[in-house]
Amino acid sequence: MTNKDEKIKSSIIKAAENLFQKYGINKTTMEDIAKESRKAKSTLYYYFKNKEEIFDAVLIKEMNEIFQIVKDAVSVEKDFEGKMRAYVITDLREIKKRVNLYSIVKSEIVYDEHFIKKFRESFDTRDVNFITEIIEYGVKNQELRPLTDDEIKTLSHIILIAFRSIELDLFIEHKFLNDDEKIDSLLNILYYGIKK
Amino acid sequence: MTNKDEKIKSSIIKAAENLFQKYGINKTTMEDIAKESRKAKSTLYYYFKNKEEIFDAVLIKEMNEIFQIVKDAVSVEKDFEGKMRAYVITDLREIKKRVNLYSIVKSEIVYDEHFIKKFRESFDTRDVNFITEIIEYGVKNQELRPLTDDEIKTLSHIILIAFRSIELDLFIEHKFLNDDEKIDSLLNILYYGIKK
DNA sequence: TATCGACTAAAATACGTATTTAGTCTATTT
DNA sequence: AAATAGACTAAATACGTATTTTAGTCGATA
Repeated sequence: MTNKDEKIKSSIIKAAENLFQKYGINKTTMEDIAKESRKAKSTLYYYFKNKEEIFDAVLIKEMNEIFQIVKDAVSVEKDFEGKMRAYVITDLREIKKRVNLYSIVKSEIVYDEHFIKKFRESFDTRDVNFITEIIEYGVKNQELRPLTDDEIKTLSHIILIAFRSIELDLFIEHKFLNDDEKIDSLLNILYYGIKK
Repeated sequence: MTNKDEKIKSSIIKAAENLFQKYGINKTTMEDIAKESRKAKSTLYYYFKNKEEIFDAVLIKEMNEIFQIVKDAVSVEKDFEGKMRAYVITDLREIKKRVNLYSIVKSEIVYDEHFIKKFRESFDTRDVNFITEIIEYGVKNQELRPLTDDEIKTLSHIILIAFRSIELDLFIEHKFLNDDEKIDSLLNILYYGIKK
């Protein structure tokens, strides 16, 4: 039964989540995950191809949770400015939370080429599309001056890049742009730049 | 004589520069640098504290050269828009050149925490200040709407972050925003956002 | 089909040794 | 004294091998 399958899968993910938060990826063995989820180690391979796939599942789960929370916060707002502010503030807040929860994992992956590339590839497209939607909403709503599809595409990329790098700063060290005042300033510049 | 000192120092730097470009940091030994600059290995330590200081000197030299070229290109332009465009395009072009020259060094350091941190710290302040100058010029010149010191500071940070991340994309893989059209688009958004 | 225990192969770790290389110290030259 | 070099030391790297750990497989079984 696929439903039961999914339940066990997510119980394994939950177990791994706990262990990764406590001990990081490297010090968490498949044996550990097996014990925590009360299965034999070999059983884990019935549900997941390998350890990396389990980690990916944990990461995807967290990212999906963030995305859902951000989406909800954005949908509540009724204008472009509100939506954009909700997007940025909610996303940063949720990322911050996870960075604290996964501090060991963070130190294992921030400077790991493989993970960084995978991380970027998996989520960039989805996030760019989401930002595109917000901008298109603003244009349709006559809040923003008319923009060509190409302009919107470029703009979405730029906004994503800008926020990704703010997140990176947040990852590497708590440098600047972590307070709401500065986010407001950033949004202000953006808004009056593309306003009708 | 300090003048002669500087000459020998820069001849050592020049030698190291060549070797780093050919073989990278790790495969270039102090012995190699000594031979190339026709000194005994121990003599190098009369001029530099250690190998890292030699590498730093090479990096600083390259960065200063870029900064000078960018500064010159910017000073030629007579308005904010031109200065800003000159800044971005020249900086990216010069960085690209160096990335090709130092491709081995690049692969040794892109994912090295220590170097990345040092790199950021050394040059961020200077570059932020330079961007600040350009913005202040635009305000004084009545091209930009009046901005508070705090707004200018934040704005400079944001612009630097945005361009640093574009450079990073350029480092990691040639993704997007490497053609002039997109840079124009970015500058356009920025400009009409802070225009008077 | 879902689970497990036993198994294997591969990877990580440990360790002793040899070699290379960074960095120091002292003597000597200019 | 300022600058250089050669001899020296200590630290890092490389290497071979033995040992252990851990990821991942397989066949049995309920």
